[in-house]
Amino acid sequence: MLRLYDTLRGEVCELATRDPGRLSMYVCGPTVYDLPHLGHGRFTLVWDVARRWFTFRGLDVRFVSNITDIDDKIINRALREHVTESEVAATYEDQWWEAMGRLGVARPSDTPHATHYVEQMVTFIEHFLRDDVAYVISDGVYFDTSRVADYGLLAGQPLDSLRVSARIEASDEKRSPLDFALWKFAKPLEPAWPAAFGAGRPGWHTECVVMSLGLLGDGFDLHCGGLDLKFPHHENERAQAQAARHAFAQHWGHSGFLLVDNEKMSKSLGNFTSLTDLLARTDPRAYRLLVLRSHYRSPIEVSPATIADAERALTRLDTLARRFDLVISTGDSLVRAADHLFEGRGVDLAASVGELLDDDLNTPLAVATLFDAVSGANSLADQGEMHGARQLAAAAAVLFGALGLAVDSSAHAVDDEVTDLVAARDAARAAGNWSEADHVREELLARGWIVEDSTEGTRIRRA
RNA sequence: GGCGGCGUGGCCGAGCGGUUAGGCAGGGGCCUGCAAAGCCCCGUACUCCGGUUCGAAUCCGGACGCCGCCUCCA
Repeated sequence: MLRLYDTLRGEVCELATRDPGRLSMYVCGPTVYDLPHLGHGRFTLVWDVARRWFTFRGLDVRFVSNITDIDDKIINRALREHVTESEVAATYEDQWWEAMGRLGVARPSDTPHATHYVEQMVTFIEHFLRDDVAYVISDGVYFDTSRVADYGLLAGQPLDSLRVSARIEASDEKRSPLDFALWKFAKPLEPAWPAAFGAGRPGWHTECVVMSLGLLGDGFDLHCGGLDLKFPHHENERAQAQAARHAFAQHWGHSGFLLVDNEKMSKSLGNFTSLTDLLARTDPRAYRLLVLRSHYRSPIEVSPATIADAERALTRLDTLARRFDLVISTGDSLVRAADHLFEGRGVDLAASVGELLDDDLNTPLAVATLFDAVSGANSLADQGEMHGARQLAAAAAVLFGALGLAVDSSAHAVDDEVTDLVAARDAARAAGNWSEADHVREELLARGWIVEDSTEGTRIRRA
């Protein structure tokens, strides 16, 4: 049984599915107005891991994640750079997918774009106006939060305390400071869609509720995002669904924040802050491993030091892959348990790791268990028990692969010259000509290869 | 002010009443022609002060420190 923390209930509980064997999952995607940053990396990795694990366990997961391609920030950037809004959106959407690809985040099943759903949003808003759940003021159409009895449920705060603490604009025409824009009337030169209540563009909260319900239907299973979306974004989505009398997400998942080492990691200080930048200078698997080593609801420290730490840990997995000729690639391909055969010690490993991951995605303990298995496999192999060692190593690779972490011994192409040098060194060693062997080793090192001798043959790896 | 979270060995980061987390870094050893890799062993941590308990990093109370949300930020 899959269990996952539900923000609404405030506890870990069964992740029930509306349709047997099928999971419908919605993750709030990016507003494409700038390069993706490290925080985007964390939440996409977390929910990618979740999706992969659910799939591994045999669920048919429909994973919907939107692209918000119309928004104030996009408009501002377009104005500033004298280009169109759609050009800004297209540019940064490309950057988004580029980064996701490098991170190994599998493509969603559906990637709805807000601008393609405006008509449905307009209809949605018309219903609200008709039911007097929404009202029109000078700059747009607003949702009347007082019309939803349990508003504040996700936030975990009573409506009163929210109302008292919310900042109130002096000239605000809103009935309550908590009321939010469903629709913003277009100012001159701004992009606009027609609507009976006035041309304009949709508000962010309306986009996600319309697209998630539109694609996944009423009462879909799981709605996810970063913790900062809990309130007000998710609260507002929920409020609209309630007001529209649609059953909404049955389970809410929120991933924790990123600690940015206080002020250290900022653009102004020249440290990487964009995901694009990080991925350009490190092994993309390092960020995934870093994310996997902490719990998805805990805050994590992402810094050059912790990334470098993860990169070094990765070499341990790559060494295992070389030793046992393991090849588990990932990318868009999702691994299913049914497609792999676990044997002997591998069966036990898969069972314990599975139990951990089924319980609110305990990736840190699962990873610790897998690293134990790595030691175990090496240890067995050192003792000559290659059969058991292989079972363990192969299972570990499959399970890492299930989490989207590629363990691949064929990561580097070797050219003929290098192959010849390795052969020459082997010959020199066989002849006891150590100085010649060492000389060739130096030559290989100069070309970026480290030589490792073993009873199972000579191997080389990238320095 | 309201709500919530956190303080663990050199670093990252699990644990959530009693047993080795794990990784990285460091030290010692084995293996190796020498290396590399691997294996074995080691540091013996839990912000502080009380309390509950046979027993607490884990539960309760308090103090101090840090952080998040309450603003269309993942």
